[in-house]
Amino acid sequence: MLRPTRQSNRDNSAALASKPIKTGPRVYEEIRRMAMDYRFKPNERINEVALAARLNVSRSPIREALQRLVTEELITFQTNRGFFCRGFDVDEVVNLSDVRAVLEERSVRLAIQRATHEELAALVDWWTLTMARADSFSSAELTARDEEFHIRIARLSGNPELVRMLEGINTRIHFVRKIEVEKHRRLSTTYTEHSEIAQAMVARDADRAARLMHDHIDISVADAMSTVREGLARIYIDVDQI
Amino acid sequence: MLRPTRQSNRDNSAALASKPIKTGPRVYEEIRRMAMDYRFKPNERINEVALAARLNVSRSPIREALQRLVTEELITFQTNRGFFCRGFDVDEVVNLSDVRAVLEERSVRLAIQRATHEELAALVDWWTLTMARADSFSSAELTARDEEFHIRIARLSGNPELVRMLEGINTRIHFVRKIEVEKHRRLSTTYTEHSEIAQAMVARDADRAARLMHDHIDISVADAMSTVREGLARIYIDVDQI
DNA sequence: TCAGTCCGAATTGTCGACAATAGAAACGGC
DNA sequence: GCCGTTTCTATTGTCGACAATTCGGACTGA
Repeated sequence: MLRPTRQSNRDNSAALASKPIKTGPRVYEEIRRMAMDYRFKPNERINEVALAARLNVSRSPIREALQRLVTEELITFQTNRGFFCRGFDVDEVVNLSDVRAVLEERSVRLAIQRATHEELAALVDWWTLTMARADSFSSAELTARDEEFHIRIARLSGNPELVRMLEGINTRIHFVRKIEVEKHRRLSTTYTEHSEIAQAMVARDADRAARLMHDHIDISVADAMSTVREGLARIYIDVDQI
Repeated sequence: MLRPTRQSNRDNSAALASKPIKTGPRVYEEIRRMAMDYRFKPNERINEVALAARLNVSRSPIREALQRLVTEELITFQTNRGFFCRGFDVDEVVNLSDVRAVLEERSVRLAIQRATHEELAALVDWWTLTMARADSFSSAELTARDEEFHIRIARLSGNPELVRMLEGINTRIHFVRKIEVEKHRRLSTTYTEHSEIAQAMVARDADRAARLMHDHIDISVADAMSTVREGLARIYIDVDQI
């Protein structure tokens, strides 16, 4: 019997996924998303053939994507044993927050040095607008806005490496951050901190802005523990994944 | 004609490379090293089949390794066009140094907070010993010691993420750092700065240690430019690669 | 001379096949 | 009944093949 041509295969997957993106990048993005959201259980072994079947591709693009995610610390790898989901523990969250605080402080200071008044004013306006619409956003959307706020500042720093590293951290703490956002929401805590930071930046008050930023990011170990605890519950309770 | 069995292939490569490591990791390490040392010319397109032939493996492990190096920023990738060597420019060096300075300051401060007296004393001793033997080291070895000094401090910080990020930066600036080491050597500049830093750490003088560290890392744009210039010359003159 | 177009060669993207390895299950001795 | 083997099965590591795409150069018509 003739093996099916490749083209027909392609059409199949396209019909199912309904995404016109080249499979390579698509697969990477998809797995990345799964890892970010802990769709794999912590430390769970990832079966390549199963994943390949799920995404309608062969193992090659899967493995390439996974390897890439390994250096992003979203996935773990052991020779001859395969790929595993990263763990999920408090220490990591705390350590990343510490690094993040330092990097974001630097971002703020550089941005104050280098950004124009218009750019900083635009930041304030954008966040004000975002806050006004906050209620209409889903938690996911709000989390994205939160991340964007920080990344915008990093961009204004003029140092792409700063942006890159913070983005790396963001993808790793995305899950806990989303939980934090929802916590805030439940408590009706408003995001005034972001506004204060942005305003201090417009006023070119570097020390104040840096301090605000630091306090904003710095989380107590207790808070981190409680958030991680909720995260674990969520990971192991939500079984609504096919 | 029968295609050669896989086993024979393996034996072949093993005989040539004389390394008993599993090919996957080996290939990764090898390419990584090449990228670190700019054995690929900046922005040069990397031919997968050629590289595969060179390392006596098929394209699969090559591509996996390359993908991994992409997220390490040692390699660039464009869909359907393949992999490229990263560029080599001053801005990147300057930006990385800026980030590095911040992270290393944090490392120093945390290490002073958390390391024991014995650990810090050991750091001083180790560097003193290293300095005593400095003349017997090759530039490569000396560069490795330099990197190790900083990584040791990061380890003492107790924050593995700090270590990881600094290691990432180190691999990217390895090439320029080696040139700097050689410059220092030509000028007979001794590495007293490291000793001073370590001593300040033993004395638990956080501010002084942090300031010393910052000044040690912070390079002027002019210096960076001159180093990059020399690096470029070296990349394009040394043709001693098969 | 130059821009555009077309063709052929080179290169990448993905696949299925199979060997090597790890993991699990059956087995047997104690 | 339990622990150490042995066998069998599931999974990973690597390969060669081939389609899809890009690249470079020849050709053409101004």
